[in-house]
Parts: sequence; structure tokens; C-alpha cells
Amino acid sequence: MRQRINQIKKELHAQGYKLTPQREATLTVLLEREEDHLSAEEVFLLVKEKAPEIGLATVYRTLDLLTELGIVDKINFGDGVARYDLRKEGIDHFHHHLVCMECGSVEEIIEDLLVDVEKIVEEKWQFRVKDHRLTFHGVCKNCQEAALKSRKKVKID
Amino acid sequence: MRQRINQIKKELHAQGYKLTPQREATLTVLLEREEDHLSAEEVFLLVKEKAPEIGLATVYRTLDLLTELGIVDKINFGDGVARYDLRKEGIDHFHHHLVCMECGSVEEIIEDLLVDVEKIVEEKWQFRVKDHRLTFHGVCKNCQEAALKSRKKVKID
DNA sequence: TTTTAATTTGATAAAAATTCGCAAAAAAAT
DNA sequence: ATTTTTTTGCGAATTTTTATCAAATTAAAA
Ligand SMILES: [Zn+2]
Ligand SMILES: [Zn+2]
Ligand SMILES: [Zn+2]
Ligand SMILES: [Zn+2]
Repeated sequence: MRQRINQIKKELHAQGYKLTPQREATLTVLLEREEDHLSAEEVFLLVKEKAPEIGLATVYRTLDLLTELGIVDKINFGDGVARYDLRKEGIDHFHHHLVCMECGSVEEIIEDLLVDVEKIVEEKWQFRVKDHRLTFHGVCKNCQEAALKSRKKVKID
Repeated sequence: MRQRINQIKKELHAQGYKLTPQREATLTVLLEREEDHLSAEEVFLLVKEKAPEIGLATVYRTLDLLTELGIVDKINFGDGVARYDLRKEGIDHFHHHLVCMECGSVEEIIEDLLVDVEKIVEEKWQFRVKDHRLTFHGVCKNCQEAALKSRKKVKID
């Protein structure tokens, strides 16, 4: 984690920015909650626990900056808030998401399933692909099993 | 177009809703601007030209309703507004988008490029896919050509 | 056709999310 | 030590979306 922050510190310096305590606290939160998909407000509340004097605007600014530098990705799952997602280490594409319509859980697919599709898009549509967003909406494994169980239960009753 | 609206009218009635003049005006705008990706505000302004007495809230409600019924899809390209996209006739999946990072244009890919990918997701992740959102960010054909020309120009200068 | 009930609407207020403006603080450069 | 640049915190302002509610419209019942 220290290592990861240092790496980012370098990237910031390379672009003429500094790693202020506020930025470091924000990064720490993002790293600690890497599995989650936090909104700016949620990041703010978590950062406040470490650095109570921080302002919401600073969090927004930091998240913007990190997005600019490609350290985090901004994504919107359809509930009017932007969520921020740290890029996986050593992975250069934005990973995919599985959003469960029943329980709201968000699962991640790290491996790139779009390599072939992108090739087609580049060739057939003459579009130079730089980035992608792929989200599947459906029913997660848990909820499928739950539905199965409750259906059985109804049959017994 | 009349035909298309009548079809939707039936779908509305099937769910116990009526096709009010306001809803029809909204639908007409969506049909007339099928290529575009309008925000609620933009739809509102266009509908107002036909039905000046309509209120913004009604447009929001209508778009919500149409989304609910699967007649339009709601999507967010990352600029804080939701956009509404009429489903293509006879196509049961949400089409894909190519967003140009230079000029902001949005191109559509109607054919489903995700059939294989979805099969993998269903099998390997045990996730029942109901819907998807796929957006590529990159450089459109036009902007690629423009860049090429201006580069040549620089070389000559 | 009148009466009644249910749905839909427009206007406005309220809420939620994000950005802006600016003076103060911190850091870097001179 | 002084000046310049960057960053911050705060509150106000903006933008987008939702909620409220009485009035209007439409459908159903009598
Ligand atoms: Zn993610
Ligand atoms: Zn689930
Ligand atoms: Zn579209
Ligand atoms: Zn372009």
C-alpha cells in the first residue's frame, strides 16, 4: 500500500502536482476500499475519519485530479451519483462490472473480455478505441440461489 | 411513425397507462430525434415547441415511465446528465455507443457484439445477464482524418 | 348522461449532487 | 526573507432530479 501510494506520488510529481496530506488521505481511503464503488460523498465521510478538517470540495477536486491522471475511473451505474474506482495495478483497461438488479451488489471482472470486440470496432467502424465502459445488469449468483430456494419453499407450503 | 406510436400506445394500455397528449408529444420528439441522445431538459425544450403548456416534471415522469416499460433506455455518458435513447425497433438489446473524446459525437452500433462475451459471463461468473451497457471512448473517423490533415499541414509549414 | 373514482398534469418547492469564488494557508521558488 | 504558485476550506451558487399537491383530465360506474 505504501508502495502503491509512492508510485502515485511519482505520477503526480511527473505532472507537476504534489501529494498533499488531503490527497494522501483520499488515496488511502480508495485503497482501503478498493472493492467498493464509492461516491464522492462516501469518500468524503471516510476521509473525514482520518482528516476531520478536510472539505467536500477538496475531495471532489482530488477525485477529479486522479481521474484526469487515469489513476481512478469515474463511473455511473444509473443511480444519479458518480462513483470512483481505483484502476487495478498493472491493468491498463477499465475493468467490467456486474450489477445485480435484485440486491444491488457490484462484482468486478478484471480480465479484458473486449479484446476481440474492440478489434471489430476499430476495423469496421474506423473508430480508435482508447477506453471502454462495460456493465452487465442482471441477477447475481446469490440472488439466483435465493430465488430457487424460495421457490422450493413455496412448493412445499 | 404513426404506426410506431400506436404500437407503444398498445404497450402502455397493456400496463394500464394511457397515451395522453403530453406523452404522445414526448414520444414524437424522441422519434423525430432518434439519432440523438437527448437529456430530459433537451426533450422538454423540444416538446414545448409542440405543446407549450407542458411542464418539466411531466417530461421527467414520461421518460421514467417509458424507461420502466423498456421503450427507452436511460444512459449516462459521464457529463452529469441522464440521456434517453429510444430502443431500436425489433432489437431487444441496448445498442452500443462510440463516444468521440475530441468532438463529442456519439455513434451507435446496433448489432449486438456481446453475444459471446455474455455467454462467458453467464458461465464463468454464474451471472444471469438481463441487460448491458457498452460504451467505447476514443477518436471518431472524422477526427482521425482531421488530425492527419493538420499534421501534414504542420509538416509543410 | 350525470356521478364517482382513478390517473395525470403543471407549478412550485425541495432535495441531492456538483461546481464556483475567494480569501487564507501551505509549499516552492527566488 | 520575500514573492509566487498551488492547494485548501468554506459557503454560496448551479445544475439536475424528485416530491408535493391542488386542479384538470380521463375512464368507469350508476
Ligand atoms: Zn470496479
Ligand atoms: Zn444479487
Ligand atoms: Zn444510442
Ligand atoms: Zn470526433
